[in-house]
Amino acid sequence: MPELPEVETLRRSLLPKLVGRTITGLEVHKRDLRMNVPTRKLRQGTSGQRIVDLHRRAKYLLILLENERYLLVHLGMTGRLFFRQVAASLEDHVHVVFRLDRRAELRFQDPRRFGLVDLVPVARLERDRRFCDLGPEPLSDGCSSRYFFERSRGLKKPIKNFLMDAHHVVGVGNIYASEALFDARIHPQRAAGRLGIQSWQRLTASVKKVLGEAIRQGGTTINDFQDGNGNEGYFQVLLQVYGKEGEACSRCGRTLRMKVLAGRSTFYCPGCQR
DNA sequence: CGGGCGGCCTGGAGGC
DNA sequence: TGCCTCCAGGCCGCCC
Repeated sequence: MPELPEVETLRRSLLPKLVGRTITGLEVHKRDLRMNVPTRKLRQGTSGQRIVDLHRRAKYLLILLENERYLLVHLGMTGRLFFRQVAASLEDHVHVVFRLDRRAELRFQDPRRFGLVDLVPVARLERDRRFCDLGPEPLSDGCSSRYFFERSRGLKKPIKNFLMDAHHVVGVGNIYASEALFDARIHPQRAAGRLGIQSWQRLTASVKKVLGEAIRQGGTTINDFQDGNGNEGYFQVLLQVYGKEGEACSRCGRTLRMKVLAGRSTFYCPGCQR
């Protein structure tokens, strides 16, 4: 469900609640998520551990424990991670519960079970197969128009698919790919390898702008997304093309279109995206 | 190898 | 109201 802005919003919302707390226990109610929950490893590696910090890499939330391990959480499509001050009754589809000190809990809920929970030593993260081939963070300096330009030479795949490929750049999913391409006035089906440096300068700026603004708005809530306190985002109000097939383009007035690319709904303006 | 597609799951929406 | 089909923001593995 969530792309980079949603995971970053989650991280920021949980940071003040979790840092300094100690994990006192673990409940696993259903273990067959995208990857089986490694109950034993989790229990041994987290019990009695204080939470030191919360990081994010791509769409993974990384909860740093004092034993130099990361508690890894991926929300898949419908995952939620939320803080409960008092042990209230269990919601549907809560598969993993971390009990915390001072009668609090961290609950992982995921109806579709595309998410995952795992534990990885910090020193081994860069070698983990889920992380070793990842591209740069889109909001980092390493993610530049020059990098994209060089990286994309010779590639025929549509630029939208390129943006959504984590080998090239992480965190950009279906919603923000469409939005960034609209902002940069680039047609989603243009071959990535045929974008000139000027187009890449616009697109790079648009990716950073759209993701940055989405983070400021607390993410996009279409159906599911909530932060760690149960609050919804506001960026859905600012969407320009996503889910707006048949509506008028805010820039040129033409009717927005939808097309399936690589199996994913893609929204664009046939008037101002070339 | 690059690129496309199906499959993993469940719930909600829309059509009849 | 109920039943059916389709669709969904991610990711991986398989296929050509």
